[in-house]
This record gives sequence, structure tokens and C-alpha cells, in this order.
Amino acid sequence: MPRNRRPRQREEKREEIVSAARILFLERGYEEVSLARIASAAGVTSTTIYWYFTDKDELLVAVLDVVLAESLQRWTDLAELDLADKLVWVTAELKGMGRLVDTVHNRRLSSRAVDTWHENFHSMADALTRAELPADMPTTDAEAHCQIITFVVEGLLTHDHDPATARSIIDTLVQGIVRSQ
Amino acid sequence: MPRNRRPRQREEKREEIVSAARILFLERGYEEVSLARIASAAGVTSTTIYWYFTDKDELLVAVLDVVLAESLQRWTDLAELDLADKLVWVTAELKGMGRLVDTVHNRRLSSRAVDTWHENFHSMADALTRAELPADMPTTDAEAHCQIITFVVEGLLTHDHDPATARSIIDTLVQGIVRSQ
DNA sequence: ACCTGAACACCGTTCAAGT
DNA sequence: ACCTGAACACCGTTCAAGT
Repeated sequence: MPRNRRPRQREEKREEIVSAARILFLERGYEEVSLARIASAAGVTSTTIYWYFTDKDELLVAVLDVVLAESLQRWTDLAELDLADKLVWVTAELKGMGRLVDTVHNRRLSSRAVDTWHENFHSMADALTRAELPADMPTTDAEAHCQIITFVVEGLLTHDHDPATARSIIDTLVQGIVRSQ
Repeated sequence: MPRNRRPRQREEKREEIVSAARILFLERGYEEVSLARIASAAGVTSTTIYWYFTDKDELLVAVLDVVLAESLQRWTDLAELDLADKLVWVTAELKGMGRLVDTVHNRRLSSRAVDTWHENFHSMADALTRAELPADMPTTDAEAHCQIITFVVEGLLTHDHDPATARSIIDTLVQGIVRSQ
């Protein structure tokens, strides 16, 4: 089926570029890695990247999408844990991702694509967090707690502490929520 | 007194560069503003900036220092407010500063100077926050609450919400702390 | 001591040209 | 459709030269 082969190859080349970018972005940081460096790691020329992505920011979004999808998949296995354990898991799972968080916050102001991804990410994180809170919690309180949880997780990711401190911060946070009921 | 005149002029020129950089960094963002643009706003050549600062990051640090010093000065007038009101004031005072917060987090990974400033900032913010918590609060709890407060304030600064939502988030946060006693 | 203009190495991006 | 090499406009930074 020749109709299938081309799209397939295109998809593979695209994934090679994304996975090269992913490794380098996580290792050295978005602004530190040139498209030329990514291209050579993916076995193409830097201009070739523009055949697959409109610009560097859209390549970043593609990387964010795969990273998020993988984490989201693992999140599903956590159903039986309580809130504190889930939050500890998230900070551990996304450890070493602090650079990407900073980059998203930074590029969002210059790139529509990154800004949109960021907005979508937060609505998703919000919905996921909301589901962890007691169903009978008043909406206003729940929304505030969601924001606080998100901010604390982002803070933990971007400021890295040792696991014990992180655990203590999360416990304190969760106790405040539980006690509010 | 000719011994005084030169240092004075040097100080003035330096301040002109810093204040030009400050305006532009806040308006358009650090990475969006070239040294050439700052230089022309300050009435010099871009290479002249290197006579006063070793690189662009050190100019950023100089801007951060004056902005922080001014905010710190105003902070002193708040002695009689309670914690929630102080936090609301901080988020309002530093409104429009979100860009700088993102930039610091971003550049800290590439610049020793920015990283050091960031560390100092957090020890200072920590000490200031600690002083707002009840003196009889156990150290571990107090440290955790300090981190949570800092993360929430940073989150509010970098994700801007309308004042009412910010107020509600801060109230919820402070209630959790008060109830923990 | 202070400031400049020219130059350097690099960057993301564009484009005409190839297959 | 896909990929390239050459070129563009810009960037932070360096440096030899001026005052």
C-alpha cells in the first residue's frame, strides 16, 4: 500500500527530530541548544526542521506534548494513592523537568503556540487536581486549593529541594486542605 | 573637590543605563531587548555598557537590585497589616514583575550572577516570611509554610489572575496556616 | 578612565535550487 | 514532497583605537 508508506516515513523523521530535541532540551535547556545541534543529532540539516515545524517554539510544543502524554499515562496507575502521595509522585516523576517549566513560562510571552499549550496544561492540571479534592468542597475553596497545589508543585519542580523537604512541604500543604473541611 | 567628581559621574552614567534597562526589561522582557536598544535609550553605544557591566546578566542583576530595594523600602510601611493583607499587597506591588521572575528563573541556570541573586533573594524572602508566622510554631512547620507562601506568591505573579481570585487564593492559603496552629 | 566602530562567532529563519 | 547550502538580519561580546 504505497499510500501508507510516505506518511509513515514522515512521521518517523518527525519523531526523530522531536526525540533528539527532547534529550537536548532536558540536558542543556531550550535556549542553550541550537537548531543546528538538534538537527545534527537527528541526522538532518537545520533547515530541514522547518519542513516539519514552523519554528523552534513549535518544536518545543511537540516535545512538551510527548513528555506530558507519557507522564499522564503513568498518572493513571496511581488511582489508589492519597493526595499527598500523588503529589510526591508528581514532583519525583517530573524531577529534572524544572528547566522545561521555566522555559514554558518564559517562551509563553513570545510564542502563541507555547502560550496555548501552557493554558491547556493548566486547565488539565486543574481538572485533575479538582478530582482529588472532596466532592462536597465549595467551588470557591476548591478552585483556590487547586491553584495553591499547582503553584507549590511548580515551585518544587523549579527550585529543587531534597526529597525529605519536598515531602514535608507537601504534607503541610495537604494538612491545610484537609483541615479546611 | 575633583576627587569626587569622577566617581559621581560614573555613578550617574551607570544609573542611566540601569534605569533604561529596567524600563525596557519590564516593558518587553529581558530576552526581547537587545543591548543596542538599551544603549541607545541611555545615550551610549552598546559596547559602552561593557565598561560598566561584565555582561547582560550582570546588568539584569543591577536592575533586580534597584527594583528589590524599592519594594523592600515600601514593605516597611506595612508593619500593622496581617499576613493575608501583606501578601495581597506584595502581589499587587510586584504586579507586572512576573516577566522578571520568569527571567530570573530562566537565566539562573546559565549565569552564576543571576543564580547568586536568586539564592539571596529566597533567603531574604524566607526570613521576612518567617517573621510573619507565629513565634511558637515548630521550625519544620514554619519552614514548610514559608516555602508554600513563596511558591504561591511566585505563582500569582507569573500567572496573573484578577485581584478577586488572587485575594481568594491568599485567604485560603492563610486560613490553612492559621488552622494548623 | 572612558567610549567608540569594526569585527567575530553564533543564532533562528528564509529562500532559491536541487531531487 | 522533501531536503539542502547559501544568505539574511540580528545577537552578545571582544578588541584595537581613539580621547
